[in-house]
Amino acid sequence: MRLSLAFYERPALIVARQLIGKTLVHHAGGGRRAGRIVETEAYVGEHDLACHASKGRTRRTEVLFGPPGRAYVYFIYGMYHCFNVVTEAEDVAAAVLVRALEPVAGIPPGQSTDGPGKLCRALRITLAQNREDLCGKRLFLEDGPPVKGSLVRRGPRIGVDYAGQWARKPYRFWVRDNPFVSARRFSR
DNA sequence: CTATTGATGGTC
DNA sequence: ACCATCAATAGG
Repeated sequence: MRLSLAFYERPALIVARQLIGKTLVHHAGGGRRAGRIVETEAYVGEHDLACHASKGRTRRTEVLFGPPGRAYVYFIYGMYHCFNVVTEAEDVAAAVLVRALEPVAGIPPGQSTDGPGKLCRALRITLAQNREDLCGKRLFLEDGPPVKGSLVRRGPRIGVDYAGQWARKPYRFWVRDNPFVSARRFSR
């Protein structure tokens, strides 16, 4: 069952935790590509120095300030894309980065999904999907069996050392011992 | 196993 | 100039 607007219209930390175990689905090029979410990170608002919205309202971050349930896709390091879900009410610029998937459908064997750049490549998510409505038919999330709390671990976000004390907050969630989680050395 | 570096382009 | 990444490489 597809997740509805009400799911996204909550604090990013709640959505990040609840997204663990859900399935991300993208219909592209005539194929259905899907993966089970096993790692996420919350970016909680303008005051969060690791959140892109802390730079203010720009063309790139505008979507974060918009309504929840939209995709925020950005291009990074000249060659990768990262996929986020916009959360919270309009004008609250929070989002959840999806960092790793367990392949479910339409992903060739051997293609990795253990990292935000890699999962976008595998699901064919690019800037063309930026701002896409996740309650639509092309790109959306589906419910799945709940993942027990004892199986979900929490720790600091990856790659945000520039954000001072915000870099150390435990805003990253992952499934314990799951082989598809990124940054294995930080994921036990 | 850890540490370092280069690829490559949108954004401000 | 900076960057919410990744793969390749060198070294212990």
